[in-house]
Amino acid sequence: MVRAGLSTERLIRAGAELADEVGFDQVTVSALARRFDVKVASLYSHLKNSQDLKTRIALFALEELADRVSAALAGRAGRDALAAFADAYRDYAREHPGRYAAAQLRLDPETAASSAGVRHAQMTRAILRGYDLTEPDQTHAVRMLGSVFHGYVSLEMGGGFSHTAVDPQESWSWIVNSLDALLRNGTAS
Amino acid sequence: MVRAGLSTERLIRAGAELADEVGFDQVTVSALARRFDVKVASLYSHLKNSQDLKTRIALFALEELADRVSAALAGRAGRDALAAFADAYRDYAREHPGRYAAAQLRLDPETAASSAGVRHAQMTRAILRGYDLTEPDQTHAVRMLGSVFHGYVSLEMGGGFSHTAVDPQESWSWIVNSLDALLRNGTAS
DNA sequence: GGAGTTTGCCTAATAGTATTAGGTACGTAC
DNA sequence: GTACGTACCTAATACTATTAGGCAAACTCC
Repeated sequence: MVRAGLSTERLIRAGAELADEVGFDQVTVSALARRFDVKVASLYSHLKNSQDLKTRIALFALEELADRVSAALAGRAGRDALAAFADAYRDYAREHPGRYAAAQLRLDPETAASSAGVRHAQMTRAILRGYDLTEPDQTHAVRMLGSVFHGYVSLEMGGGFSHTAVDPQESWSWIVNSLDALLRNGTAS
Repeated sequence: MVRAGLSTERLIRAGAELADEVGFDQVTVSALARRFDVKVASLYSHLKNSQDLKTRIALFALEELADRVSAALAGRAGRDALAAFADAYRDYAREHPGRYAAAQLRLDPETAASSAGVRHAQMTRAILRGYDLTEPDQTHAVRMLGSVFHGYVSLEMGGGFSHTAVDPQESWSWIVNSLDALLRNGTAS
């Protein structure tokens, strides 16, 4: 009997691919075992349990997304950086819907604190350095940007924009431009 | 044997309550049967299947939320209407996290078209009548507002704002004010 | 290159959830 | 008071999650 060559690493990668194909909530230990043509119990040497699998896929997706955003931001500032951040974020979700959904998984505080989620927050703050904001406005702005980007991508992926004929790409650009204008023109509080 | 008095109506209401208590994804036919102290199979006279249960809870939540928002909007316009809409939305999610999660369930197009989701879109457009926007900017703005509100609530509920000491309520007000200013000052495209 | 050890994957067993088919008895209506 | 409809049940099947324990392939060390 030839061994399948399982490893936590390979399982997580395959789990991420599976998520993109069938949706993150359809990622199950059983489905993963089928994909490697091994018995379900065999995965438990590499994974603690189903929750562990999902958490690891989430952490993987967070890292991958942070890497992409980081690369997109390199050498940019101001409106350019904002647009690059936004596009990197949205493009990732469109290319990898399952991984994006995984990245939204609620993590327990310690796990979250040591995850790439921290890098996301740092990069958002880095972008805002191109605008003239002091605390607490900067935190408000971080939250607003996160909300818009996540909300838009989430609604778009959920089919929420398919009832209107307006091109989602145009709305996206309009929104990014609006946010840039808003941040440049000073705050509202 | 005393009958439990099940009905689709009661099951959906109980399902919504259950969702708020344990999370929407923990709402299962089994858990609901336990709650009524009947056998699982008994629910299948009132529900097609598990998917049907979830869809009906989602539709219920959409209606309830639309009713709340509608009541909050009555007699208001401009910034007032925007803030009322935003608060009604966020308050509902905080009071009823499970129902709010249910309301995000992806519905198939026909179901969505006959759901209260349509009222949500109409109410958002109604608010924007207080600002001076023409198409396609109005659609862009509808999408932006939906994104910010949904994104913020979703991130806040997911614990995404608990790493910073800034009060989420302050950020929320700041964001609503910013959006009002943005919409009033004309568009960016 | 063989002996001993590690460990990767297996079988088997238990428990929870979803779903369908068919039965029983309660409530109601005449 | 009998007869009907239906509300809820038992029973059976299937899939997922998880743990315990076994066998043999692969590594290691001389």
